[in-house]
Amino acid sequence: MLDERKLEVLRAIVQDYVGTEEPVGSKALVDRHNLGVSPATIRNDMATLEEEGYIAQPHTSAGRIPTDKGYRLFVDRLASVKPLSTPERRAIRSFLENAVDLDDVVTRTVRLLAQLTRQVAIVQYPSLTRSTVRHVELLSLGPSRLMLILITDTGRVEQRHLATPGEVGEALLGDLRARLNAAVVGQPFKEVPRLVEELPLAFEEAERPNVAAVLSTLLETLVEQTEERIILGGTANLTRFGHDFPLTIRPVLEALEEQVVLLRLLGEASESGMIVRIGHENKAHEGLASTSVVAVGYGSGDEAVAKLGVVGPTRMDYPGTMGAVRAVARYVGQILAES
Amino acid sequence: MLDERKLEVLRAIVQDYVGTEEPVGSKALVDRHNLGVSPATIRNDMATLEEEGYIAQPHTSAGRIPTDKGYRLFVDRLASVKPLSTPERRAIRSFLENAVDLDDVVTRTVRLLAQLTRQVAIVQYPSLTRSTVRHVELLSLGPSRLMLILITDTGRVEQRHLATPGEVGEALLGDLRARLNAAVVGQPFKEVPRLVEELPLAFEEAERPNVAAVLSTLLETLVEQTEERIILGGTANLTRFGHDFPLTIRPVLEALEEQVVLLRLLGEASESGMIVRIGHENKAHEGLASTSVVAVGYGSGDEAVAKLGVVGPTRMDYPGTMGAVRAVARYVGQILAES
DNA sequence: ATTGGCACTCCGCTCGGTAGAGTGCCAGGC
DNA sequence: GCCTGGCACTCTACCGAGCGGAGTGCCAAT
Repeated sequence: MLDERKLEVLRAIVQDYVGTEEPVGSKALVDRHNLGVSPATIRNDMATLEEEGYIAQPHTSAGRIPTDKGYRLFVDRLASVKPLSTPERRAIRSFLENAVDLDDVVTRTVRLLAQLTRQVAIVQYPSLTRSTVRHVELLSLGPSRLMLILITDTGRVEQRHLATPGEVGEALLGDLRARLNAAVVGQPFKEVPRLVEELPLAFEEAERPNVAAVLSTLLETLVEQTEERIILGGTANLTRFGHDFPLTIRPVLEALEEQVVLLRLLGEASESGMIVRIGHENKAHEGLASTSVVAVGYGSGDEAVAKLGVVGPTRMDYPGTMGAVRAVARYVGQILAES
Repeated sequence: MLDERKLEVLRAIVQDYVGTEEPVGSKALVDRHNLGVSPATIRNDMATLEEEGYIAQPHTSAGRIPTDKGYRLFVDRLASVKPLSTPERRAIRSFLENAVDLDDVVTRTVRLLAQLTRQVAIVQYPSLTRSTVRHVELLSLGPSRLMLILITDTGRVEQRHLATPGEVGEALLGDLRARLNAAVVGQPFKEVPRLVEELPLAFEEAERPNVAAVLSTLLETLVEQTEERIILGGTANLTRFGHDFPLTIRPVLEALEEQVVLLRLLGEASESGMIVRIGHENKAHEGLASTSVVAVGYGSGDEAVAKLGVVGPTRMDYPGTMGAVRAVARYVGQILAES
C-alpha cells in the first residue's frame, strides 16, 4: 500500500505543514522537496494517503493536512529525535546548574522547557515513591501536640501536625525519634509500613497509642506525597496555537488547571521510554483532543523519580520537541544526582 | 461640572457596558434606567462626560464606553462593595474548611476566587516577613554537612543544606540547636538577625566558624523566603476577555508567568485597604494595560501576612469582584487563625 | 434646562464577482 | 504499468458596492 515514495510524501507533508501551518498542496510539495516526480504523481499518492486516513483536506480544493494517524506514522517511522546543538546543551546545563534548591531546579526546568520548545511545559516534582527516607524528625509543640517532619533523599521536606491521645514527654519523644530513624533511614518509602509495624511493641503499653498516632501520621504523609505536585509553564505559548482562538485555547487552559489531568498526561512515561501521545490518543481530558503530549521520566539515579514533558498542538515539531524534552530530562537527572 | 445626574449617567454606562460588553447609546440608557429625562438630554450629559475624559467612543456614531478614568470615578464614588449572599458565604466557608494543610488552603483559595469572580485569581503564600519562628532544627547529614530546617507559625517549613568549615559533633550540634531556639523561637523574622548576632560568642573560638556558617544560612533562608511564592488559577477565564483574542490575551499570559510581576501586582494592598488598580494605572507590566487588579491583604491575626486578588479586564464587575475578594480574604484569614 | 426633530456619519452585513490554489480525471508517453 | 501534462471543476478568500441601523450633534421650540 504505502511504498517508499508515499512515505516520503507523508513526511514532506508533515514537515511543511508544521512549518507553514497551512494545508500543503501537490505543487508546493514538489517545489520544496526534490521528489523527482511531477505534481500529478504526488496527487495520486496523496489520494492514497487520504484513503488510508493519514491525511485529510479541510475543504475540497484545499491542500492536505496530516491526521492524528498521519502524525503517529511520522513519529513512529519517519522521524528521528533531533539532538540539540552544543550551544543549546551548554545553555541548558548552565541554566540548571545555578539552581539553589529543589524548588528552584523545578522552576528553572519548567521555564527552560517552555522556552526551548515554545510550548506549554509540565514538570512533576520528584516523586517520593522511589525515594528513600533521609531523616524523620519529631518536635513537641505542646503537651500532646507534635510536629512530624520527613526529609527525603531528593531534598524534599514534608511536615505534619498531629495530636496524640495522651501527653508525650521529651524522654519518650527522644526515644521514639531514635528508634524511628534507626528503623527507616535509608529505606525506600514502600518499605516503611512494614518496617515500623512492630515498633509500638518496643514501648510500654501505656505509650503505644501515642506511638501509633505518630506512625499513622507518618504513613499518611508517605501515601499523600506519592501523588506528586506538578507545575506548568509557558502557557503564553498557547496563543500560538491556531487561528480560531477562543474555542481552541479555552478547553486546554481548563484541562491544564487540574492536577489530576496533568498527572494522567504524564502517564506511563518512563525514563527510558519517551511517550508521544497524539491528539485523540490523549484520554486525559476531552479538552486536549487537538493537542499532543511528549513526556519522559527523569531521575537522579538509574530509576525514574518523576516525569516531565510538554503539551502543544498536534501540529508540532516532533523531532525537535522530543530532542529538547529528552535533553532536559537528562540534565535535570544529572543535577539532581549531584546535589 | 458633574452634577448628580451626570454621575448617574456614568454609573449607568458602566453598569450596562459591563453587562453587555457593548458600547451603550443614549436611547438604550433611558430605556433601561429610569432617568426621567429624554435621550437628547442624556446625549448632552454624555458629551460633557466625554469632554472630561470619563467615557469615549470607539468610533463616531457608536455608543460610549467608559475610560480608565471613568472606571476610577465609578469605583471611588459611585459603587459600593457588593456583599456576598448567605449561601455564597456558606459555600466559601465549607470549601475552605476542608483544607488539610497550608498548601491545600492556598490551592483551594485560588480556585474559589477564580470561580467566584470568573477571573484570574492570584494568591500569595503567607509571607514570612510578619511571621515568627516556631522552631529551628539542625540535623547532621555527615561530619561537616548539616541540614537546617525552619518552621514558622504559619506552618511553613523551609530547609537548606550547608557545609561547615570544620566537623561538627553531636554535642556541639545539640548545644547550638538549644541556644538558637532559645534565642529566636517566638520572634518575628526581622528580629532574628539582631538576636543571633552575638550567639557565636557563647561558643569556643574554634567552633565559631561553624556556628557562623549555620547562622548565615539561617539568615539567607529568612531573606529568600521573604519574597513569597504566588500561585495562579482560573487562567481559562482569560478566554472570556474580549473579542480580539490573540493580541489581548498573549501579553497577559506572559505577564502572569513572572513572579516579579505578580508580586508587584499585589502591590500595596493591605488587610484594611483593598486596592483597585485600573488599566494604565497598572505599572507592573505593559501587557496588563487593559486589565484591572483587585487585591487585598489577608492575615491570620490582626496583621496582614499576605495578599490575594484577581486580574480581569478593565471591563469588570467591580462591586461584585471587590465583594468576593474581600470575603475570601476574610475567610482565609479566619481559617489560618484557627489552624 | 430640557426636548423632539432632523440630517449626518459610520459600522457591520450581505451580496456578487473574481482570482487563485488545488484537486480529480483522462488520455498519451516512456 | 507507472508517470505526466492538460483540463475542467470546486471551493475559498478577497474585494467593493450597497444598504440598514444605531447613534450622534445640532438646532429651534418649549
